[in-house]
Amino acid sequence: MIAEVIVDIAASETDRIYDYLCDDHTIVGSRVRAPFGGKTVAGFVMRLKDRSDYPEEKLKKVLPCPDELPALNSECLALAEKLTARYRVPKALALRLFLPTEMRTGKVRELMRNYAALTVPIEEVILPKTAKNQRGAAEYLATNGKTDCARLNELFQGGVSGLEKKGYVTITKEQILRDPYKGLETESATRVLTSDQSRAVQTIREDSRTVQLLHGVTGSGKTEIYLTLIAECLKQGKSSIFLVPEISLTPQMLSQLRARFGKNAAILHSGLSAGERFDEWWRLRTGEAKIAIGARSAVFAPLENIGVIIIDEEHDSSYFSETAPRYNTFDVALLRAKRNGCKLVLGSATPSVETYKRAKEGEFSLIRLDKRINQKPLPEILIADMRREVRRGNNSAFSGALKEEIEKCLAADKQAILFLNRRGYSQTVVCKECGYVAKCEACDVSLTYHRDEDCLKCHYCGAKYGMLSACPECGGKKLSYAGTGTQRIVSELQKLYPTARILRMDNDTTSGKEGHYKILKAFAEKKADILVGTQMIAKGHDFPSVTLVGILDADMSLHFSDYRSGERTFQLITQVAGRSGRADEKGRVVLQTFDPENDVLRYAIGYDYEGFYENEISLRAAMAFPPFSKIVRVLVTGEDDQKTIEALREVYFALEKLYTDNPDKFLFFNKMRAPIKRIQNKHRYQVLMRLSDTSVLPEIYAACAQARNRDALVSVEENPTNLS
DNA sequence: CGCGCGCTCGGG
DNA sequence: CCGAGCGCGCGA
Repeated sequence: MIAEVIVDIAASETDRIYDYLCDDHTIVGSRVRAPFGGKTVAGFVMRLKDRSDYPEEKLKKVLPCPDELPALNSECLALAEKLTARYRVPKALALRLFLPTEMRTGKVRELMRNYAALTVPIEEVILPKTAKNQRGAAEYLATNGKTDCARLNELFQGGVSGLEKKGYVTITKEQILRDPYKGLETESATRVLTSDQSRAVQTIREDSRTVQLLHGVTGSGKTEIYLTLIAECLKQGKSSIFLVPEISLTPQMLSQLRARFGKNAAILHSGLSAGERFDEWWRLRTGEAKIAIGARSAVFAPLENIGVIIIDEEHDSSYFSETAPRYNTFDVALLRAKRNGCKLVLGSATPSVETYKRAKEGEFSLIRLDKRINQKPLPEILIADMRREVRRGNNSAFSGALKEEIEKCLAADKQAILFLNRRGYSQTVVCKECGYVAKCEACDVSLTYHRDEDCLKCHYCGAKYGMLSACPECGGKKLSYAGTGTQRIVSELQKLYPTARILRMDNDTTSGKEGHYKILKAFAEKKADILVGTQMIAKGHDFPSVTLVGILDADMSLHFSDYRSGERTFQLITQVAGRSGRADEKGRVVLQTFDPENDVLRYAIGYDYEGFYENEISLRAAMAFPPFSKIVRVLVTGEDDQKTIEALREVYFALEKLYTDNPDKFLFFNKMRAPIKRIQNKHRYQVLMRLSDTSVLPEIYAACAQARNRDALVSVEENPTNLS
């Protein structure tokens, strides 16, 4: 038998079929070890055949991997095929998406765990009185028998190793089948849904369209709808995929899901160890678990017979992959949904403009949930006009209204969250007196200040403007182009309220996710009165005693030089506001801005998504921004400037031909240096395009794949989030 | 004359 | 991607 093999090397040079001799019982989709070049590499069997075009005597033989099941099923292979065609990445790279990294590196197979057992009867264990942990561990072993060392160490720190040294216990390595859900009963009781919820479930069941958008206000009970759909699939023996932004896989959510679905659910999140991750994947592959829950990458879960795919918080930017292949989770999910003939359910309180447009136009089904489950009103949002504060001589970061609310909040022994909207490094110019923001004349997006050249640039067309010395609107000289850091906020706050306990959370203070959880946990346990932070406090945790949310610079993200800044600001405000008044107390939100008349802010304070959308979509249409066009950036980076420019020339030459051949499909086309010229010693150049017709996309990808070489990386970004 | 590094090529 | 093979540049 001959196997067509893709070797697991992520390079375009090796991205082709190699024929190998193989056993007769080799299965398509399975992994093999293939002699390649001087050594043995991993490979995937793509197809089987009887004879090869390659000279028979030169064929080598593949060795099977000890996998009990082929790693990839036929759907995975087909999907990988589509991804390679769409994004022009080596097949190996696409295939890797379907496997846990632990499986590829081959280090983790079955987990070996250390077990301790007593070697002598408990009466013969003689220990000094002080060795409490050793005594405890020994007694535990006497009553419970052989026990996992990790568990013993948890209970009696260091006890086991002490006993081992004295020879009272032996430690054996044993392979175990992990069962993290032991003792958890699946809740079989069906929940009572509100009429709105059951109506939504009904529609999702019956509507013929594949994509179903659930547009529900915060607290309208979307999660219960998801869980009902999943439970229903489970009953029919079908599997499900439930995707959430990484950040919302909080410990509370995990335990809720485990309580509901027990071992039927495999939860893939970043907190898992390599072994656990592999096990969860394996449980899905074998069909032991039928529900895959996780962030973006869980869309590649090795499931068959999928009954529903759910993408919660559909608008979240984490659904776009940042590394090649830069897939969009929605696109992959849609492919899988169509192949499995199942529904793809999107949920959000603030859907992305693009998704909502497609829903309104009838391409997707649109299901509205306007009522909150607990009938509670959404928190009231007050606007604090910071221009007035500045004119009054208040140069602090806090408006009078916010200070008042903080005092009330502290007096009532409640908690407050202060949210700082600072994002990225690039900064724009704002007049502190009238709220004027420097914008590009051609693109209507904010300009970005470039310190190195002391000028303002538009990231969408490359236009360059001289730095302003005074506000062109009011002549004011108080121009600011640096957001206030959390650090300064905290010290100002501490001065105002010396007795208040303040926690700070941002990328500078917290290392890793663990750090975040620790801070959030401390805050949830009321170990602080005020939490100050950036983006990351917007999502996740529930803080029942928070009654005040302050958004210190609501318009900072509004003025971020991005066509999506309005959309993001609306989403952010809605989300942050939702942090206030989760329990019985009514919540309040103070929104500070230099631009109180701004449309986005006005719609946000009224929780008027529909109004926001209508306004936004007409702006997008007028400026021909997505979804009325597609922005494509081809980024060329490399350490050697000369070689990078060579690659840029090559790709530019091909793209320019495409442009001159199809002028009607391009709204904009230009090459320029990337706004940030060098990152980590790599020179950066770009070709920026705006397409009115995406039919040229495959050719753009092809040109880039062609120009990429050892010295320069050429990547394509579609509607990139940041153009730095 | 010899080897060292840098580039090119091939891998089944 | 990675190693093999080969060409040209400098040192004893």
